[in-house]
Amino acid sequence: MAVDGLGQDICGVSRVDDEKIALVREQLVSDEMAERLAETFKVLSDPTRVKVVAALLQGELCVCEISEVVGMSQSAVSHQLRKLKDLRLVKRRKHSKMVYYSLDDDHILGLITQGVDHVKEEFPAAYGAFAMRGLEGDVDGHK
Amino acid sequence: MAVDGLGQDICGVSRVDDEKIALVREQLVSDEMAERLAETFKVLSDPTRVKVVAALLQGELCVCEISEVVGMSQSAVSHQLRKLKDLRLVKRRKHSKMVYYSLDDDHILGLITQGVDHVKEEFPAAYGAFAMRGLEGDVDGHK
DNA sequence: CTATCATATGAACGAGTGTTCATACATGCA
DNA sequence: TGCATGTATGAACACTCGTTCATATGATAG
Repeated sequence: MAVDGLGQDICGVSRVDDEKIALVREQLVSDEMAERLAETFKVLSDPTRVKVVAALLQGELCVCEISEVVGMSQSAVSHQLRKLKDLRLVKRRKHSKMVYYSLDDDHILGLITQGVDHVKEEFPAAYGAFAMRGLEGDVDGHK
Repeated sequence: MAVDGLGQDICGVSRVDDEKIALVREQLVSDEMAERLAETFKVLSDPTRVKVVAALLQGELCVCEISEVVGMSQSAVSHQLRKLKDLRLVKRRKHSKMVYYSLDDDHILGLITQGVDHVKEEFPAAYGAFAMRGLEGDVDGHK
């Protein structure tokens, strides 16, 4: 709606602003990409799902193993796994009665690693068991 | 609650499972870290905030510029900036009446980049303007 | 076929989220 | 001092989310 309304006086700084605003907007993520990015981050915005993903970082697990590891009901885990699968964070493999889940691609590790690095910068105390897994700084490159 | 209940027969595979479960849980992120990670991702789980962050990727902007760029009310933008600031994704600098926001650390770029790479893998069409900013693959290291 | 086990799914409830609207705060200018 | 402007914030509303509970599906064993 305001996409074409670049002519208003805003911010006192105006005059020059119109051009700046237009330029920034030009280089901005598309609406679609912003939506997809938000969806991707949203699926990692729940402590339970973070734990599930973190558990799968150590390798393939079946549903009941996951529910044991993260301490949640099988139903809850199944619901969450569905969301993780819909966003392609995890993939499934069936073998007899069991369904084994694993991470879908290696960007997931990158996402978690970046997140961990960020968290560590504000809460150095919150390292947790992640320190043992060599997960720190191996993506960011400035170790 | 189920943290100590490692003795049950689960998954048919049991027997050996107890040990596996215990091992995975040992290496798992702490509850606190999972919470912090989820908080961090949650702040990026909204298209509006993604756009704000993406805009700030191009440099410092004041509130009214941001609200112009992303096409939202000043109030809404202010509310969202507060959340971004609480989670240390952005920082503020006051100059006269204006408040200028910018990204707080460079992990933010890393997070967005990883997210973009992941999205591109499932939706190659959703590139958007990001392709122009040299944002692809420069953190992941496997270009 | 029937019973059992692993997993999936739908309904429903409480908790949380993002926006708008109104208003407060703060700075600069007359 | 008073007004205009940029920013922040509280209340309220519609909407979404994660869990639980009950039940369904699908596969294996007897």
